[in-house]
Amino acid sequence: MDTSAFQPMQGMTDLAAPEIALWQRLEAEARRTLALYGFTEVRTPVVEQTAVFTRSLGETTDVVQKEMYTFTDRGGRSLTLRPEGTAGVIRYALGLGVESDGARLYYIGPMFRCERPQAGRKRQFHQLGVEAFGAPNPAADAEIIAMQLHLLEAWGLKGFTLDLNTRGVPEDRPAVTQGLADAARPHLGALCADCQRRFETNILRLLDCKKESCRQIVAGLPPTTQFMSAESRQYLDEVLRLLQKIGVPARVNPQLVRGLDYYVHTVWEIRHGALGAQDALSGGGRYRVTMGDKTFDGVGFAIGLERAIMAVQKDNPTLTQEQPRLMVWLVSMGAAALTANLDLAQNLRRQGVACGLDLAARSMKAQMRAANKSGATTVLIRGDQELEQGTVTLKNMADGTQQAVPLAELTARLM
RNA sequence: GUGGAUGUAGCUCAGUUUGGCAGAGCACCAGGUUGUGGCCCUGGCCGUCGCGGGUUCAAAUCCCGUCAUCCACCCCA
Repeated sequence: MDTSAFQPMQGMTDLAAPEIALWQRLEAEARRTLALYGFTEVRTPVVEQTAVFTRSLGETTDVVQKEMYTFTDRGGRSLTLRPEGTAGVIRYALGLGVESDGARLYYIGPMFRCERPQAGRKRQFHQLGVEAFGAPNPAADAEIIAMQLHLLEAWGLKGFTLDLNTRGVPEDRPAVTQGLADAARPHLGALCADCQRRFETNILRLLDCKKESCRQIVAGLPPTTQFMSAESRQYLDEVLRLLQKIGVPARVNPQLVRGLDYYVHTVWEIRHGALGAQDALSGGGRYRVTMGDKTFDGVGFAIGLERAIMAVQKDNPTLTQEQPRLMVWLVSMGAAALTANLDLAQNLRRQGVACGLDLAARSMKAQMRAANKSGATTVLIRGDQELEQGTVTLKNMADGTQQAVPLAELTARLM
């Protein structure tokens, strides 16, 4: 077999049975939970004009600079496979006009980032995301965070932690950058090579360096909130107060940084211990994006579904178990019986009885083996004898007992 | 984009050190039962040893390249 000729592109995989059942269960549970909060689904295109992403995420972000699948179509337009979901939803909301204010939308679907794959990271991966549009209001942030925890708990997840921080308002950024630079400059020589680069290019990134030597230095730096306006600090305090009121255990992590430019005020991240080095199960925040002539304020989060699956497999084994299928297997001895069983199977299926049968006219032993493998609880046997008498032989696979049943009584016996 | 590990039957993997007939378990198929599954017994099928090139009398094994997977960095979900 030549496995190299036709296989998915690097970092992309086929999702099928048996794992697909877990995906479907997570999605169904998510739709149920999000509906409780008034969210409705939106399915936006997977491909957008490149500008939809470069404008909203920020030209200098890593996602835009080195991770996007961008190509030129036959009309000479620059298009991009979506690396995240928020930009497309905002592009959709732009068309809603004033109706977009207060809109609550969610999406589930594939995203694309051309990165080196590793544990919990694919080039085509899937996100469930929600967006709640409306003017900044700490109560909205708190409600969305509470909903997110509600959803994770509905999935049976336990081993996660919520870290919260604030980006402040855009006007705070020069002061934050300046303040952080002043505080870090005396330690510049002691930082790792990456951090020395970050000091120039994106100083916030010093805060979440993984190296122990850098973390010790970072721990001694003042929190970024110290350089923010009173308005920004009050917003964070109010979010924290509300979360406490509704029983959400949030802690501020001054080292939490989120990369995209559009974030304002509250940002948060949920980590899970089952995920390996890429331990962010979900990231969220409040954002402000200008598209066309409209500025959108919103708050939302995205959950990496591949990572959610990994976490559920660890935390919630019962959801992971294959659900038993109740099924009847039809065994046919001879061509006439096969024809009759094909017809009977269709009738049973129309009545909601899942059934299967061997179409290859194999030996009875082979058919019984197939029946056993299918997990059918009942086997229905027909040969010349049964056809003549207008009966079927029902065999109980659990205890091996069997008896003849008139065709007319079959449905009642199976239900 | 950088670094490490790996790629042999449908699946999980031995075999690679030291070049010498392509292997095991599971799965699958058939028989052991004229019309009866699981357990057991017997037999059978299954390979471009990821792909391409090189060295050699001889390559799964050594060398070069390439593709893919896993893990980590970077970054993110």
